[in-house]
Amino acid sequence: MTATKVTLKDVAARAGVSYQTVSKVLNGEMQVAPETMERIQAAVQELGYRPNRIARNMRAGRSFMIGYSWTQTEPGQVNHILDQFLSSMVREASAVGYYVLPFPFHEGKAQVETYRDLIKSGNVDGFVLSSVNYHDPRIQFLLKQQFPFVAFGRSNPEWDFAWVDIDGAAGTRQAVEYLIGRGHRRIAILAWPEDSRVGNDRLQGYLDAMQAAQLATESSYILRGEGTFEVGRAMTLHLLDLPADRRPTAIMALNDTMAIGAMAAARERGLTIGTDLAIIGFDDAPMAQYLFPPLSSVRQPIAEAGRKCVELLVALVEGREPEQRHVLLQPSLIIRASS
Amino acid sequence: MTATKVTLKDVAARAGVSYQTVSKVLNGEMQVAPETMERIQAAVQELGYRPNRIARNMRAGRSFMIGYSWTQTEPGQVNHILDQFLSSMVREASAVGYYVLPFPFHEGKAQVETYRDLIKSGNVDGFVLSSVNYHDPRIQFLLKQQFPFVAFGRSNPEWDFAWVDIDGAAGTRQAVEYLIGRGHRRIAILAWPEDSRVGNDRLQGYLDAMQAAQLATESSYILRGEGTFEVGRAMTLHLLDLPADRRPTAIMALNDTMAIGAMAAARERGLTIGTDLAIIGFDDAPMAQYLFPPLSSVRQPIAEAGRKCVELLVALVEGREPEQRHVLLQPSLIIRASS
DNA sequence: TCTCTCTAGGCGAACGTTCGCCTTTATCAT
DNA sequence: ATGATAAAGGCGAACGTTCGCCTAGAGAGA
Repeated sequence: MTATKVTLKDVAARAGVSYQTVSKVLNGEMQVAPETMERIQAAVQELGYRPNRIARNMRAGRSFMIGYSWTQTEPGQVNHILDQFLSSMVREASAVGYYVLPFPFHEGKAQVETYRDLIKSGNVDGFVLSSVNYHDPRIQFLLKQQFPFVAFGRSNPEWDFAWVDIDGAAGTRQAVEYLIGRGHRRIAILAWPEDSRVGNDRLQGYLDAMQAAQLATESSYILRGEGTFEVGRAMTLHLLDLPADRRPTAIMALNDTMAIGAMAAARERGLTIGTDLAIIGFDDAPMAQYLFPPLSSVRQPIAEAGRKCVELLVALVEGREPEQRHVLLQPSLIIRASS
Repeated sequence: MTATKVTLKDVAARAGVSYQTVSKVLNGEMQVAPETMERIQAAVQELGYRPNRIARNMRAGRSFMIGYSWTQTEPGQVNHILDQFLSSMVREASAVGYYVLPFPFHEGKAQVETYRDLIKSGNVDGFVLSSVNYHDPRIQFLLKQQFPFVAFGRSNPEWDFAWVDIDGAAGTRQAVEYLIGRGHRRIAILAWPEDSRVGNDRLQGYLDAMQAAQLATESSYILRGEGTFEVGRAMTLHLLDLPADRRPTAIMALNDTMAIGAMAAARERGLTIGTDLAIIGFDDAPMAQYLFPPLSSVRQPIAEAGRKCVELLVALVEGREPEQRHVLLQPSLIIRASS
């Protein structure tokens, strides 16, 4: 109830013991007489004592903080991931006595410097990395520093580090298998540039599904480009301009934004989406269900990924051997009217 | 370069001075001989010294942390705000030597307890509040505790506290004025329940614009309900079932999700959106531009709001009198094909 | 009765800073 | 020559914990 800071000494004075004793009792590291226990607990209650976290961290020599940074999306793009991912990390961290520390994202060389500063200043005990790609300089740096981290996403296969990822290949495979099951044979895919690890992963699922069904994977059905609305639209227009017997009847897009571009293109060509042309996206953005027609999409277990990242990282930080250093989560296909 | 922690003492030993001197020199609180200065700087460089933030905070008696918590949206809803708001807070905070500490959101009584714990444990120096409404218990609590905070959003007018808000009334007014300018006379509004401070604010802009144009504000044109797709759709179906001479020609929705519901309803009734029925949303969700047709909407300066919140809060925390305790930011109308 | 053990709790130290005050030496005006 | 002043830097203390070790007294076994 008091406005000023309540410390162990205040509690001790009121309970008539030394402050170190209060500390030990509260941390369950000491046996005391029942009446002493009661006096201490009463004092804690009456004064509203809470241990000072800074002093505790100071003594412990670490911060109980998990550093996290994310690339802010350009205006017009969505980051529907952040809410779920961050919320679940914060909850999980809090449950095991940690906090998540968001720090500003810097491009280029400054990025690794930011990580170095956070380490050297003792600001964080570990990192969770997002937007991981091949040759990620942060991973190289943290591996060299032997500083605990967990990546949300895989990188170079030859690097050994803990990661959590979503099985993008399985997601696409599932979607393409569904299309094949619906009778589609000419299935195109709107993919990403070759330097995208996530894009290649998702693309692989397409290739696998096509091959398993003994369908040729024509290169003219595999289009690569940036994952934007405009690119998705342009690619689809291109596909729809193919001769009628070669025009795809279904399009798989590696994200919803491209899928929406594809929908726009189909509409421009007067096609009925879902009937004349099936479209499936990836990410299951919240808006997907409200589009016209509602967009089929692959949904990722983002919250689960956040939880796992923290679980793994805390194990690493505390020197425990985690049961598994690699967690691959399965996405699920959400079928709506667009396919 | 060393893996172990580098402290002031290490730097001091290498530079041949006392560690307190190093501290003062680095903080610019002391004049030393140029050569001493050089030795110190060289030692700092070579050892890669960074001041330990925990120890510094310990000494300062505060955490240089800003507490922030947000209500996680239900699955299917979007929080396109979070990315921008949090990013801009983190950047601004970092620029003035603070960090943002996200903590788990709890409903009910536990919510205020969470805030109390964070204060008593010295975890934060101040709070930024989101999702503020009338009678917000957090505001009551923090006012009573006299603990620094800034609310993103207004609450009861009789309470005196620092806030940053977006002028929702101005946003709606602008949109409705636009509709009136386009010749619309029968303009309906999809509003929120009366206990929503934000909803009432935005609604007021509609009433103002209608009144200024000497248009009657029929109660049958003012519909209130939860801001979901389904509610927006149902309300619009209801409006479209009015007799032809009373059917609205334009609909203003207090958020984009309802506006999208309205678009769905219009489509169901075979109306061409933008021509037969004008629709304007609020929030300018990232997807709005990709809808068919692209949705007109009111865009809020979220990043600016985040910056201002931190700026104000830091002033309060450091006992400076901020220039203005209330910041009202102007949204802007984005016209697209739906209106 | 003596020693041994157990219980209940005290005490000093340390984590890495910053802050206030003190000391030493050189400089300068008188 | 002398006292005052400024420059350069040292030193002890404190922030609030936790940790390891110590001690006083009580009870028990020989």
